[in-house]
Amino acid sequence: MSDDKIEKTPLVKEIPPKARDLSEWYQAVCYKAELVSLAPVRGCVVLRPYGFGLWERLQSELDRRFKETGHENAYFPLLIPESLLVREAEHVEGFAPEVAWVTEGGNEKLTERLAIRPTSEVVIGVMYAEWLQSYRDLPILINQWVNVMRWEKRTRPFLRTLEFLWQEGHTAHATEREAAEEVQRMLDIYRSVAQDIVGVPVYAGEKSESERFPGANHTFSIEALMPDGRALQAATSHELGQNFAKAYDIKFAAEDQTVQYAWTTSWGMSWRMLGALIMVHGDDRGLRIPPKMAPVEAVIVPIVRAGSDEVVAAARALLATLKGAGLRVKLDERDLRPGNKFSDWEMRGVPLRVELGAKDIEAGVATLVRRDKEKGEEGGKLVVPLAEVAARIAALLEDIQANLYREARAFLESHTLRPSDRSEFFERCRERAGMIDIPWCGLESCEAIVKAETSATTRVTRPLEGGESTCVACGEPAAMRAFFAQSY
RNA sequence: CGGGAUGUAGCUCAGCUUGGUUAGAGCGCUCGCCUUGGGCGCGAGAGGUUCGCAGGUUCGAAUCCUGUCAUCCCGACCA
Repeated sequence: MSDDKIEKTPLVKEIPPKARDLSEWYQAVCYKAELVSLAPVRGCVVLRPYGFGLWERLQSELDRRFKETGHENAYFPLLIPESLLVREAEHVEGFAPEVAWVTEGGNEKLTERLAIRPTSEVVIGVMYAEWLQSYRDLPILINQWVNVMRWEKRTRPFLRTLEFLWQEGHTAHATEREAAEEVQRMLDIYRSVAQDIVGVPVYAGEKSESERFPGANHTFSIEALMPDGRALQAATSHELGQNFAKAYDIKFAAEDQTVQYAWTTSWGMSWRMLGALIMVHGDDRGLRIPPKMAPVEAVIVPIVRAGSDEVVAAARALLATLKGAGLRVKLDERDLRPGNKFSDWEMRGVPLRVELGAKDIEAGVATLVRRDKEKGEEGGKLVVPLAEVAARIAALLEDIQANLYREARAFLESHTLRPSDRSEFFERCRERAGMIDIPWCGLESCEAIVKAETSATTRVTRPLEGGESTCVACGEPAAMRAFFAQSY
């Protein structure tokens, strides 16, 4: 059959072209690849096994790094008494519109409302106050893997749902400097997991005042760029100063015999990161999962002929070999035609397909097909001696990981623009051209004007590079560089 | 929360304007045959407690009216 015919066949009929409507494509992929299902509750999703597999990959990569940097996991309650929540004024005010409340228990009205945690600074802070006595108790380095709830107006799978999964780290330190270092350390971990594991290139930096976490002195984040030119905040890390310490009485006896308030931090990454993975890497055939994130790194599809068990036997033997080599492999023995299986696993984004048929066995080979390459693309399909399959797969997975990142990086870079005059800047912001990088004054009023006229806001800021003198948006003296973009 | 749209089989949808016998199609699913190197090989079959839910109009409602819930798009909001 000709390549021409293959081109014209709809590859995955359930999924519309990505470029036509990203939102429609995104939802189709989320549902058809069985990552999530809509739940019978408004704005909530069920994370299905395959989606949970992605989450587990992310979890294990992050968790390992948290442990390596001295953090321990713990668990704090879901409910927060209102009287505790209101103690940090800025914090409550910031979260008020998104908090869900429990007002009844059993058949009785509660005397005090209980907030379902939108984040846990409060409960954790209260406990830290109880546990912390001496500078010898510091630092406190705790993380928890939990669900949180925020009553959002508009929801989308992974990107924004009422209930979502995340991890939140909460630490307390003796000095501002240590707390600041912690915040940067965790931001670095987020950046490296996003880029090296999830394959999503990001810009890291500090949030502007208006984008800051309620109750924080400094908020840092990593920001990724989606194919439609909107930015996605993928993780945050906050310096909370002594704000929460003062509100919740987190203090200790210092070495110099004075009583001091601790310096606290918090940092989090949610399953939203998976939304970025889906949008950044996916194509018209569905998901493309970077190998390090893939619940299944390679799938073996046996090409079975009638009355021949030897192909099945060989496939099973290969499965055992590959598993033995430490690979996450699956053998697809479903009673479907091979083409069907091909498209199915492609839609699910499995990085490598191993085809094994009678001809291969006779020749002592297996056929490997990469998900990151187009059909017919150079290097997309390889015939490899059976004895070398495990080694070749390992190498190919690395190459696929690098290739997906390279593609995403090229997109980010080609969509990072540096307009030099005001009208061009506004135009680029309006048309969602990408990350619009300018010298910026840092003034809230300037940001508000840009937002009102273009819906773009600052994503992250960083120090000036030298040489810039004025803000491209308003002409005031430049104080920093900032990426502007419309965001999710 | 404002503006717009949509809810009929597991999925995608037709039927609704001009109410009226047993509510349809394709895909999927099940069973058999075929035997599988890129998706629609052949045949048979099941599946809607009756059209999101609740009221109303009517002799009669998937179809008209009201309300409600949910989803999608645009906007506002969004640690």
